[in-house]
Amino acid sequence: MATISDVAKQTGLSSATVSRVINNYPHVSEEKRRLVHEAMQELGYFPNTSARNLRNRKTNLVAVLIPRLTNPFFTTILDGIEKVAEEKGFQLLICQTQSSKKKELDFLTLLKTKQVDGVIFTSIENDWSKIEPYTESGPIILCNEYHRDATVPIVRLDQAYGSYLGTRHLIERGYKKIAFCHGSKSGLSNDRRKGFERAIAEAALPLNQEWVFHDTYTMEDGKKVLKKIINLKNRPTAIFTGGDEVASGVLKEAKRHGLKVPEELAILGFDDQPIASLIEPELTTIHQPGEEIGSRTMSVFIDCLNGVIERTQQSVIELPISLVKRKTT
Amino acid sequence: MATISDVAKQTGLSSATVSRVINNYPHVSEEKRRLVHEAMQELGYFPNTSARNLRNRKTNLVAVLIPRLTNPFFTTILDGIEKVAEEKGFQLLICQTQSSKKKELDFLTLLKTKQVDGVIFTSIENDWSKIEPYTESGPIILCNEYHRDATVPIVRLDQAYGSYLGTRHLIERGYKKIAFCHGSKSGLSNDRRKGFERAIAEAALPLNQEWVFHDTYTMEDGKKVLKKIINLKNRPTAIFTGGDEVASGVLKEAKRHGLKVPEELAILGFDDQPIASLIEPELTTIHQPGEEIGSRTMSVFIDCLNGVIERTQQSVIELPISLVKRKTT
DNA sequence: CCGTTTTTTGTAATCGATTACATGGAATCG
DNA sequence: CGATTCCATGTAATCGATTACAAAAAACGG
Repeated sequence: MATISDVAKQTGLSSATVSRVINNYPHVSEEKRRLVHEAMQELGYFPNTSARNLRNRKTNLVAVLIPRLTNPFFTTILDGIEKVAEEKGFQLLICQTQSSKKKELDFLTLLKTKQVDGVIFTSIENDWSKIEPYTESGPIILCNEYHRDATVPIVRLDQAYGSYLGTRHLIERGYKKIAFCHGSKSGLSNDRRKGFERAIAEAALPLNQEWVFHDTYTMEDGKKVLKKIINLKNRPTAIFTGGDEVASGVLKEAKRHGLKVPEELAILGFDDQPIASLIEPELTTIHQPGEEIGSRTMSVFIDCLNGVIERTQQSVIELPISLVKRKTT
Repeated sequence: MATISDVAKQTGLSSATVSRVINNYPHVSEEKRRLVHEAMQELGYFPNTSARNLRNRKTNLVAVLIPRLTNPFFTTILDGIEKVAEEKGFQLLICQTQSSKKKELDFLTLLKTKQVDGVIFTSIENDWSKIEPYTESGPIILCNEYHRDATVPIVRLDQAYGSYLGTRHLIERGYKKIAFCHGSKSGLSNDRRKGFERAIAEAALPLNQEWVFHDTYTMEDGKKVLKKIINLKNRPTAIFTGGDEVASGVLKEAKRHGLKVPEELAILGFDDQPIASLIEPELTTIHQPGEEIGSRTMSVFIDCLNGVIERTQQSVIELPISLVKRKTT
């Protein structure tokens, strides 16, 4: 492989001048500029990225932590991040955490070793106290996540408001016995529960603990939930699932049991994934602007790098969330 | 940031010895080893990746070219690639090509600039002659793609056999008027057409050009196809779509028009994506082992790096493809 | 035309690691 | 005990760029 000094030799110039040409610096005569370009062409020269990175102390690489690549909601976010990244000359490093605390921390050493300029979390597993020490090594942004004590920029949706909106909708439709599914008891899922509870409380409706289901994430979990519901003496008439996948599991199993949706059971999703409009009846759900939250996050990231935004103190950007009325409510 | 010479200074040793400790070389006394580890801890030292990459002439980075991150089939492949990569200590760089020839070529300069050790194509847009010059700079692997003249390892599925299998199935079920959708007229899509035509020819069935649809990729395209079918005097009784998304579009629109599936129109997908078992009736489709093809590809990639496999001549690994019978045929 | 400023180019240090080669000391062997 | 081998460590070159500083050449001003 040709190096910069090969080009220098070929042209009879110094590598400094060649470097100036490569980086489009002023104060290089047109003649030499042309000469250098010719030589580069001829030798098939490309600047070595590692050498540049070393010297420039940056890599134009961003680590994106994502729980699972096969989760459509996260790939939508990723897509949003990627579009801005590519536009601004950044590359993305995929870091699939599989929701493991250990992997999440492991990926953070990418920051310490200067392999990446910064990190974007699209979900977060560890306590903030574990993450915080890494903030000194480069920008960290939370995307679609919220931690009360986080000392970094946050781009998020008002989850609580989203579920409040959804629950209100159910109430307005006349449903009074409303079940609720949620994932973990922290973060997003917790916010959703709060919004749900607020709407329920405002309407002075009963909140039966039999109607609350934990650790629901997948379609399979949704099916299980419905099976439990079937066996209750006092069945709910509507269910707010934590996500579209769970919702579709509930729906599928409901149909299998001959339960009419929404007449006998209304179902409300969360996310507005493509499947929401594919299944039948089409799913009423809370729309999360996945791509937009991704692209905003990447913009914030770049602002941090450029010092436009303070990177070690909390700031929150909140994007609107909305209800998409379809056929299951 | 602490560097290796800070650690050397702190311990009173040379940076050579520190490097030996970092890289677990023999011939370092236990005492110094401990000393170095302590100093590293104390100084919060992490080796600088760019410096290492420069010196070692490798990055442990692989560029993965993928048309769209939001296409579930490709993210499944990506997931397979990622799992092996992480196991073997490689990181993945996301390169979303948006099916653009230009972007595809742009990403290849990552190889020239030594930013990545190699490239995996999960789809390919340019002619092989455009790609070939890059093979000298590092391993390139084709994943789920095939180019007759490609001079690199290929991991693929026998698409022609898959569609042959599917078409045979339709024929065995008694369908005689079979429509066919395909994307572009090159590559994968072309192979699928060949298998389809072979099965049709073997059964001596008619191949009506009115029943062949081009450039179908999305759900929307599927809907359009069905609208066209509706308006035909001589309607097909079955349709082999190029993919599950197209199939689900066809299905959805068929139901909207009151067409009974599969009684009045049988539908066969391709891919076996999660949606295939979500929609109703559940979709009969050709199963492509996405994750496996990804993981095999990454293994082949590593074999190339280690010189176990010749990287500049064609070799083909073919994975099995199978029919999943569900309810639409 | 001479002094000053600006443009063009080069020299050499630097980024932070790895490693070939050299060296001194300890262990081994006949 | 002297020759040989092995172990532990250091010195300095190297990977391939960028850039501070210096110097030569050109342009400018009066």
